[in-house]
Amino acid sequence: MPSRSPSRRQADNEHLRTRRDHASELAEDYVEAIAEIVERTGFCRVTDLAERFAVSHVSVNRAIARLKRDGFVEAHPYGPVHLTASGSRLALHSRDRHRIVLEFLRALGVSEKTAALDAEGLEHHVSSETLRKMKAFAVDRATEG
Amino acid sequence: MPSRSPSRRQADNEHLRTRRDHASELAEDYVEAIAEIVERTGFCRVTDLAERFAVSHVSVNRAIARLKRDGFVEAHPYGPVHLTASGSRLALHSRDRHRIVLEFLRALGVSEKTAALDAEGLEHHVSSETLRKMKAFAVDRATEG
DNA sequence: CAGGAGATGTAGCGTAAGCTACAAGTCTGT
DNA sequence: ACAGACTTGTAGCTTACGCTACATCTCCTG
Repeated sequence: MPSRSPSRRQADNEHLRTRRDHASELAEDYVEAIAEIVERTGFCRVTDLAERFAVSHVSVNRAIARLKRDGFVEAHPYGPVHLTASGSRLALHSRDRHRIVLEFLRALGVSEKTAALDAEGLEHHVSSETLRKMKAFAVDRATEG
Repeated sequence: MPSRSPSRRQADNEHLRTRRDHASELAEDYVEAIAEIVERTGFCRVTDLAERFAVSHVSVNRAIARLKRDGFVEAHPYGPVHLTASGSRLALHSRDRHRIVLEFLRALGVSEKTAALDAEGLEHHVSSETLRKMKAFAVDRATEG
């Protein structure tokens, strides 16, 4: 086994954050979707979410169980899914983020289709500082150009 | 159970892509790290990666097993980790992406620290179209302001 | 050249997220 | 009011990615 001089360090927390982000990503996607579906159709069923995310209803069930455990939703067997106060807050927050990132990408000149796709992936990994910059940029472009 | 008029659709592929992205994220992070460590110190050991990502050496082992299975690295018991041609290509590609995103965030006016943190999370979710726009923007800012 | 320190490997566990197949509930139309 | 369609729930499997504890290997040093 090779060995080496002074074992350099680089204990970066970036990856720690990335891991944490992943844990909450799904929760955010779900509450956002639930809010949107309820708004559009009056209530949200398991099947609606399964369709939305293109996964089986089983995966949705388990996700909902976690969301319930974490206090974001309320749901009873064979009943529709409701957001709790905490879940609603998270949904609003997520939707805001999503919109800002989307607007930003458009302002950057990215095509509508790609902007929609990328926003989905990016929204969970943007810090509030960067989000502010993105918002400023989007507004700037909107008022100027 | 509530029912509803015409069951609306929205089978979006965004989440499908996000899922796919996640699958390759770790691979990209690893090959990028391996390339960097080899470049800096001559070879890359399991411990180096464990330190880098702040995970146990066991997690690194398993990740390496997957990378090996997928043809990105070569490694023999108790020996250092090498990138294959395919792994090197992926590493270069990832590093490019990373750099562009980082430069872009700096150009956007994000603080150095946040830019480094966010680049880590964002790099895996940026399409090539958006990446081109980011690159153009960064270059623009660099030459103008 | 023998030990011990440090690196690596293995066993076994946990959670998250996906699946299929099957069971059970609910709703709607006749 | 009941049959069939649709929805929801449950059992049990898979893979990825974390972990601790313990075993083994390597390398350096006395």
